[in-house]
Amino acid sequence: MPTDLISGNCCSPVLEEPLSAAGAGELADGFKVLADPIRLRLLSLIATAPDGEVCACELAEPVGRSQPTVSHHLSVLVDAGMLVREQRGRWAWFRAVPERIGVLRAALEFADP
Amino acid sequence: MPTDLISGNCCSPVLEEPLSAAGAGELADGFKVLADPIRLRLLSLIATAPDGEVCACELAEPVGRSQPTVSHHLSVLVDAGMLVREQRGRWAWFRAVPERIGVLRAALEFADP
DNA sequence: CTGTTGTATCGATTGATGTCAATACGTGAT
DNA sequence: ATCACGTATTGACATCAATCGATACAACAG
Repeated sequence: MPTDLISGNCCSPVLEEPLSAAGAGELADGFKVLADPIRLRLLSLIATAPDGEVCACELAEPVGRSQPTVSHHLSVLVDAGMLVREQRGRWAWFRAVPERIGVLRAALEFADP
Repeated sequence: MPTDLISGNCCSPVLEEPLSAAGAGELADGFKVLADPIRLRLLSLIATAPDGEVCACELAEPVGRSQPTVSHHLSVLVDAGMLVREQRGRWAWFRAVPERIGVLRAALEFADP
């Protein structure tokens, strides 16, 4: 079920007005996905890939985790809308979804950079 | 102990180059702090306050948590450098630190908004 | 000093989460 | 059909985090 957060019309920047309980919950769910070093590295590996996509078979080794663990993290990222999975034959390919991560980044607008 | 992340020279944007294990760990720690709805609401309440600061005594009621729980979350935010605490008499006042949150926002640069 | 009040800490409990070995599932090759 | 291989799922375990009641601490008032 697509949430307001995924659709992008859920939350104004955290610091424009006090967050509602619901908005805070959805934002927190989003940040929770980014709150794991392995997931951040997977996201980074995929987003920086030359072709913008990476086969799952190339991801376990660089992050130093077992295949089931990597598969689990990839599923979390896909469920959160931050990756899309495409099955090709017996290989699974993943691409990043910048718009989705952008929602979280936008929620932090008020900080300098 | 100030980390590279707090000092601001730890991590390039997540998607400029693959994250190192250390960089991913520090970034994840930062997002972990934001991955709780109560903390997001506290941050929001403080950052949107007219004077830019709020007394702890005004924070428990709006978020619907006990005083010890709110105190705990405020400590987490302070330890992460996202809030500063100032003791005035018996009251504790808090201000947001946008530069600190900006580091996390910058790590997500590559997304649209 | 004594009592009151705002805040922090302690201890315990409960629920969530990361991890891997084992196993099941799907696809392609022989 | 059979086998090999990439991936997903299951089950179990260990660790962590949020929460609250009770309590300790600190600052002011009397």
